[in-house]
Amino acid sequence: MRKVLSKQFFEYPAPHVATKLLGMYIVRKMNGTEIAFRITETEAYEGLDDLASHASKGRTLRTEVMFGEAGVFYIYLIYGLHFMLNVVTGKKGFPSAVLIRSTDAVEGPGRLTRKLSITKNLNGCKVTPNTSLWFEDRGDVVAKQNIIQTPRIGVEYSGEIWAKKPWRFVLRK
DNA sequence: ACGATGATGAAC
DNA sequence: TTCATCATCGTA
Repeated sequence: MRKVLSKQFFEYPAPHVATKLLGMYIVRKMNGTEIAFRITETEAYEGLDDLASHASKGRTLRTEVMFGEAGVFYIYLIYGLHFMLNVVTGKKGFPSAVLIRSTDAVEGPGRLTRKLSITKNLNGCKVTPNTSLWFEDRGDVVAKQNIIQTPRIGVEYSGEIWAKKPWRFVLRK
């Protein structure tokens, strides 16, 4: 079974989409060949109030895509070195996104984008095979008890409430 | 443990 | 226009 995830899949709150993406596959087509990795770790960033989210700064050139339609990539450079891959979720006008942190084959958000040659030029592009980067449901079943929830990584600065939100989701090995 | 390395947003 | 701050990684 190979079903390409369409826009509707992402039209839900980020924490929901983040859990549903576990066990799905990220597929990348590069110079003719496809590679697919099973997603094992995600994080949700949800709303203007979420001080860990870039969107808490409001609508800016950088955060604009987070306020747009679901099913669009939000990609940015962090620490001057690593590109982070996110997918916009939820309703238009409400800023939310899911960060893809790890897969079976490649762990770490920066390593993943390097491995898949993902850079800022995909920022704002739709999640579809036309973009050469998309997601597939390959029929893997994920039991709820195999999903571990923890606070998000690297957001200590965001204060008591937001730093502790259990919006990181990890698939047990 | 720490330095690399550049875009972003906020202050001056 | 300058400055501190980063949703990290590799080497030590």
